[in-house]
Amino acid sequence: MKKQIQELLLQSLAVLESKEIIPASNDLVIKIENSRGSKHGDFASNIAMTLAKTAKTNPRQLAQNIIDKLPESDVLERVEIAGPGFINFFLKQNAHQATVIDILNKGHQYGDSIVGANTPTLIEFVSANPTGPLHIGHGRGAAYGAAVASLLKKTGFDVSCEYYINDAGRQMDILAISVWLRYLQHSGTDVPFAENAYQGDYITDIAVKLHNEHAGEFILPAESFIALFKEEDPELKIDSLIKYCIDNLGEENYRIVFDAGLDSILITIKNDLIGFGVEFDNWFSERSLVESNTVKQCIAKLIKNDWVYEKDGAQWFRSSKLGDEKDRVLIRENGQATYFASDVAYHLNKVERGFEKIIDVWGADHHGYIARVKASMQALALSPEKLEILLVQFATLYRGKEKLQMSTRSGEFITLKELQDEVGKDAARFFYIMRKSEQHLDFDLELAKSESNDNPVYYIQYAHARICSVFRQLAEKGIKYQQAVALKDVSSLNEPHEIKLLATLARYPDVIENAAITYEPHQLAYYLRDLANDFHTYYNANQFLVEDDVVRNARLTLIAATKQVIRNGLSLLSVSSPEVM
RNA sequence: GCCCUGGUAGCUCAGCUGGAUAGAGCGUCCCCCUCCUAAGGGGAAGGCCAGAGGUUCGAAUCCUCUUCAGGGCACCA
Repeated sequence: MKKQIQELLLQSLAVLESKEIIPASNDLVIKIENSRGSKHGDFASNIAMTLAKTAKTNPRQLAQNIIDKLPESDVLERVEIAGPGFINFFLKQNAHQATVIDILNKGHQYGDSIVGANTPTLIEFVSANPTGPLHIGHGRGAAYGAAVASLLKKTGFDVSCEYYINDAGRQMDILAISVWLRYLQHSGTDVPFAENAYQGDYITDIAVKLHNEHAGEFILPAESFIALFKEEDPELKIDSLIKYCIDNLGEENYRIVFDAGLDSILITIKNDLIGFGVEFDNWFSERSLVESNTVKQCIAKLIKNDWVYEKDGAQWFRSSKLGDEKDRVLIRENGQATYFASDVAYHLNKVERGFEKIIDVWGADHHGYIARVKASMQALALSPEKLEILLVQFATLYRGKEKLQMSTRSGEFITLKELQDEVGKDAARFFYIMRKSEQHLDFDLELAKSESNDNPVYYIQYAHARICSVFRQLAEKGIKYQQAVALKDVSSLNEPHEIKLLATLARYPDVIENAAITYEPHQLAYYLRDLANDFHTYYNANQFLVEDDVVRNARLTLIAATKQVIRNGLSLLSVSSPEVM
């Protein structure tokens, strides 16, 4: 509808340009907005006000000129000038009514758009280190990333979802050591546990399983390495344990212990995500980048173009030349590549796979990282503007007034699974995206669980269930309803609440498109709340199952359309649309 | 110190990227089931949009400064 009005305005302006009432311009942006109150019509444009200056005339006069040259249209009832020079458009009733037909014809495709033009798009999210189960903090990234991906798919982007597995760094070695120590303890070896290792019970579970499959194979005499525990610095202690373990267990055996931890945790993560309604097209291993020498090749490329220098035995990337605060280390003094080096290679790989739009969803604590990754892309001539980094603030969990704390190392945290078991997938998914992503989120468990109108998820779902209920009543009463027939006459939809509901339904495609291109799924959440509200209001004000066949049928098409849109919207957020509540 | 975020009703937050009287939910107060699910609806009260300048026809929105809150500034990931 907006596009139609835009087109009309464009034609009018073309006439005015030809008469030199306004100067010719080729980059004219015509903004049409949904009016807030109905007295300002259905749509409004401020075009006269923005053009008034260059046209050297006053806005109201110009608005009148524009209106005079507006072509005939069968959707417009009338057009008015208001305020300082707004042009308000009032739609004909049947233009409103037509949305019902549009929605029911398109069904689950209502709201789809092609703005994405099949752009190959990669969205990487969650990517939590596989050192433990996903917790509450990861949940937000998962819900947000998945919602953005769904929105982009709906708007015509060719989307691929990816999880980057950090299976190559020191954290993973610490995990391996954690498993190994628990394994020894389980085998009856008397060894202490390192305070910096992962404390969670899941480590023991993995160790027990490893023991069942490889009893005795990875035991080393405690007295041969017990001295390592005397080291005061916990970081140095764990590093020496890692080294000892690799040297004495042998690469091959160490790898078995390592993989036991990695594989087990990865399976848990995958299952938790599936349960949460989040699925990935690809699980990308960091180790694969190292083993395929991509990281080395990448650094070689940087060296060749003089982006790297040596200082204090380390290899530095000249990121400060490309907008970063300082230069960054690629290869440490000890010869190990940094996480950043892998990331440079990873982004090179993303571009080489042909993605035009590359989206990374990161925790807000990584924001200092943006400049260096963009710098690396620039150095490799990879057009950094392809990369879009979306930051997600952490969620703070509350149980009523009580704030719940957590930390991964100590093993004291609430897992995503536990959250889901407690509040359910629907509430969890919805609450996570309800707030703008860069905003801190207070997640109240009590509220998410409450089956009351405090809870927006139930409010929206209830609207859906109520509509289903109406159709059940219809069947019980033996009233005939055929959608195709009913759609032939919807001209009775003239009640104020009906017009309001129709207008909200008509907004849906705009909401989807805007939510997608701004990466703001919360817009959809708010919209659905509005829609549910309009429906509930209508429900209370008007009876649907009335005597008059034509009126009843028309109303039923309207609520069927409402049901369809609620369903479409909720499914994008992976929230169910229950038929009964 | 430098760099990000944010400050809007008592509370939690929107505000369509510069528009018309600033909007929801919760909480408070009043009203509505002989009627398709009251997990609902209607109404009232509640605001110096943190503060000060600036940009222009017009600012919660854009720019500068101040202030407060959270986060980030590794040869960790």
